[in-house]
Amino acid sequence: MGKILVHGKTAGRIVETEAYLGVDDRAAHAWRGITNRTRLLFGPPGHAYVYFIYGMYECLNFVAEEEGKAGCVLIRAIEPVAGIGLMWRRRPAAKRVEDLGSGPGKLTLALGITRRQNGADLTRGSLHVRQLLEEPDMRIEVTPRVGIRHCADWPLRFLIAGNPFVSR
DNA sequence: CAATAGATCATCT
DNA sequence: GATGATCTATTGC
Repeated sequence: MGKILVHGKTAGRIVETEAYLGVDDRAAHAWRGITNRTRLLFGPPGHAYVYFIYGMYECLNFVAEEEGKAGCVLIRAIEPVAGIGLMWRRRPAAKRVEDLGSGPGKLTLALGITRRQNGADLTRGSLHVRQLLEEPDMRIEVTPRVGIRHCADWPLRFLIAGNPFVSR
């Protein structure tokens, strides 16, 4: 949370995330164990897991657990920081700056992230995360996750309190 | 404002 | 063959 997600000429501050656990979390893709799609989730941390959903959208996750153990973080919203003109072109439906990246499907569009980035190493390369030298103060709010059926009450959604760029 | 339908396909049963 | 970690446009109040 609060870190800068960079892809090419565009960048945004991560303001909302959700945690997906491993085989004990029925809402997680890794729940059923290793399949072609979920293999990455059981691999080393610090890599991107990008999946296609609802026949239309792609969602970006960071693999977050040590190798052999599944667990990841879904990036749910970003606050645009750089390359905002390009983001507008990639998100013609957006009416306000707040709409550019305020949802998991929106931010991948705004940042130009697709399944091509699946498996990308987030510590180097055109898709990576940066730490600000001085992080502004923020309070992190915790709520249940959005849009799932199983484990719907687990408090695993995190957002920066009061930030206008979180999803609706 | 809230509720809802439709778009559309990879993945797993 | 059904489902889904979503978004948008449209409807109705």
